[in-house]
Amino acid sequence: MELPVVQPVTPKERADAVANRQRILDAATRLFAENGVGCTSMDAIAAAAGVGKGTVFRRFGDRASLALAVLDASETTLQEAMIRGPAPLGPGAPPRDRLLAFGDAMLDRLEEHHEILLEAEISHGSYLRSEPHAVHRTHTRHLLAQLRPDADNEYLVDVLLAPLTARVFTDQRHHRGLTLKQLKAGYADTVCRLTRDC
Amino acid sequence: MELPVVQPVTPKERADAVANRQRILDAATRLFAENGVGCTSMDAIAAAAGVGKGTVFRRFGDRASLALAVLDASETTLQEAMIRGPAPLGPGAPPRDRLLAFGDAMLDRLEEHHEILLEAEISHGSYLRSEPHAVHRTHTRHLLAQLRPDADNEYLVDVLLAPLTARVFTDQRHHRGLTLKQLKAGYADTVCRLTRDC
DNA sequence: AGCACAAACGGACCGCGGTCCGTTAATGCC
DNA sequence: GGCATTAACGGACCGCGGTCCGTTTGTGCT
Repeated sequence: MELPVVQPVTPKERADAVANRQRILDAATRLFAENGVGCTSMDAIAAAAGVGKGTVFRRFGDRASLALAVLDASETTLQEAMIRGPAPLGPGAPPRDRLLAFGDAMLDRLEEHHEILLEAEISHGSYLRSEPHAVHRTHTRHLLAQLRPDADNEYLVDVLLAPLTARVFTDQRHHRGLTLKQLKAGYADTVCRLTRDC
Repeated sequence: MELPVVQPVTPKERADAVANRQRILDAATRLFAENGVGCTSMDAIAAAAGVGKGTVFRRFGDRASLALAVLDASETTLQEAMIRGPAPLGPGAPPRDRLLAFGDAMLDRLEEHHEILLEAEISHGSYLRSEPHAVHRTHTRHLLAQLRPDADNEYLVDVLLAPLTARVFTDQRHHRGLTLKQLKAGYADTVCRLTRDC
């Protein structure tokens, strides 16, 4: 009688593959910062990382995913703070305060990484279905559910997340010259208006 | 002494240029409908129109602008209705009703032309600075100014326009399966919540 | 160590959006 | 109609994102 076969959950990535992923990420981070995201081609990243172009695409799929991967550490930090960090961003504060803190954190993140985040949104397929965005969506829906437990908050989530996209942010902040402070105040006002009856 | 030179305001477009523009628009409209926007290359449009590729780009600049040009008649109709048409979309109705009617009209338009509108948003540079979007922005700001004459409504305009973009619409309607009715109800609810104190 | 296998590699290749520039032909003037 | 001017044309060309496939190399087994 055979023992049940335990599926190797992680087929274990080869050592050179791991090393190459890191070299690509480092190269991308550096070139994005040095020359601007828009002026950095995938070939340039591959060359700077010392790998073939095929390797870049095998590791990251496409340009948008590479951009997201570059920001992965930052994204993880944010999610960690949202889920387990100190109030008001983390648990413990009233839901509305947490929504406001979330908006603040997102806008700070956009202020710092708008170029790369915009690239991730623009480059390919709907950014709205990326894993990070899904987490933000779940988080926002969760907080709204506490404020309005009996309502259908699905559309409201969209309304609250749309102004936190890089597209909208870049237009407001860099084409129309609004300040970060104004955006935070505007977002806070919006949250309060939309949840006034709770 | 010389007479002041009067600049010929419209350098008058050559007849063949006018004809080619129309043939390109017709070809694009047909191919978009027949094969889908995403499967229609600029070369294909040029070939179908019987002109060189250079002509397509000289007339329309880039792919996004061509997409907008294809919808120009529809956009003009909408703007006409907003500015001079019957209430509640046109003048005469209370501002909130006009906002709701505007959302309805925009969502109907998205329902009909989402593919082409998405192309226009995605293809190049910020759609948020296109001429049609600027008109929608002015219109919304104008209506909000009637509801809240003493407030700074700039951010509110962004919040109200973001859910009416093709990006958001496509995600809601086609990836997440919401109905047009739900979107209209959600938008109406949002407008009412955001302008409740007026 | 030697081997067999699959994972990973890398660069030639493709199609597309967009540009450039030598050629063509519509227009306005005589 | 003939001519000069110049807008308009069109397709070769470019760079980029993304794919494909023949080759290399790390890995686990013996």
